[in-house]
Amino acid sequence: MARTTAAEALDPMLCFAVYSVERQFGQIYRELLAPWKLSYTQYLALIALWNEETLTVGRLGELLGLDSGTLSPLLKRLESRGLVTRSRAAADERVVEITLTDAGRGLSSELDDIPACFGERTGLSHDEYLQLLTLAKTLSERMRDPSVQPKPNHPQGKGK
Amino acid sequence: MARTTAAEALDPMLCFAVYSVERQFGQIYRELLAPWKLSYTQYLALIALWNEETLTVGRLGELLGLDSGTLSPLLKRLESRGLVTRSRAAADERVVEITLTDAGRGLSSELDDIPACFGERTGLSHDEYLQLLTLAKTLSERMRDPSVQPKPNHPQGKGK
DNA sequence: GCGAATTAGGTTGTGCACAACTGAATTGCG
DNA sequence: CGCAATTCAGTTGTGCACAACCTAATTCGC
Repeated sequence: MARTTAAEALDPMLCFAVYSVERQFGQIYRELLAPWKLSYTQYLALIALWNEETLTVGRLGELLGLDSGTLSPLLKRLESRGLVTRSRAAADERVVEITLTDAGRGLSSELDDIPACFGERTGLSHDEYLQLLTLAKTLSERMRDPSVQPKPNHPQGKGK
Repeated sequence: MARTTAAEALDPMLCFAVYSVERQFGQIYRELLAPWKLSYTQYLALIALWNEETLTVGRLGELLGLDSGTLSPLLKRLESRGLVTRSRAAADERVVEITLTDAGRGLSSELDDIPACFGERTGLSHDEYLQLLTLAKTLSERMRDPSVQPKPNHPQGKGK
């Protein structure tokens, strides 16, 4: 292989490109959401709740693809700020139901032009937007599908 | 706006799609790199070093888009595992030079089919790969460009 | 009904990402 | 030269992501 620079080595890597874009998206959301002191993940949880009003921790985890280790502390923070309430379901005490408070519901209208601000910041054309969204969703679903097998991934120490 | 479910609300969001894909990419790398106990970010740092041999902390941060708050502890962990050395530059004592050890260099050949394994796991066609890479890079560069202005982003509390 | 297996959520520990700050070294301006 | 501004890396503190583990509640087989 011809000698390359570090920049050239990273350049063709799809995962690095996606990783970089994701962090930049995160940065934009951080700035847009700063006035409300919300993280991007907290914002996602609120979006889910604005559309369902009440969700269990498990259901929210399914929607966002996050586990209880991430959601439990996040939801406690939202609760401590009075945006949601958490309570064990009467029918099944293992289940915790997350419900919006009036304050949490109220944020919906305050934040409803965040997506437009975000779109402006990315400068994507409608075509680019659709293309990227389609690819990302296709990929996301394909990877979630267990038909592509994990494969044994132990070290092989093969030479070049 | 018509009533939607939480799933419908999240579905059209580009940022959520990208965020989900990035986390799934991370998951794949976590599994692929587990035998070597390397994180994805550590792997990226090593890729950069395999192509440059020696880099300063600042230069590495530029390449990966990371700051010293992320890199300092990461590089210390790599150092403690004997994969790199860190030393103040004689010419400018503020600068820390990161250099591969033989062990760090040796990982290059061991890990050189990680990209192929990754490609297999994503199941992307060559066209999809190129399309996504192109879009991600375009977007990444466009967002890095300060010509798209930050805009004042204080709360506006506008109604729906 | 009772005990094993399962399920839901929480806890702990590690590492990344980033803001804000610190301190030392260097540069530049007078 | 001498000191202010800048630069580089490191530190601290917060929050997310995830693995591994824990406990309580429920379900299922018998």
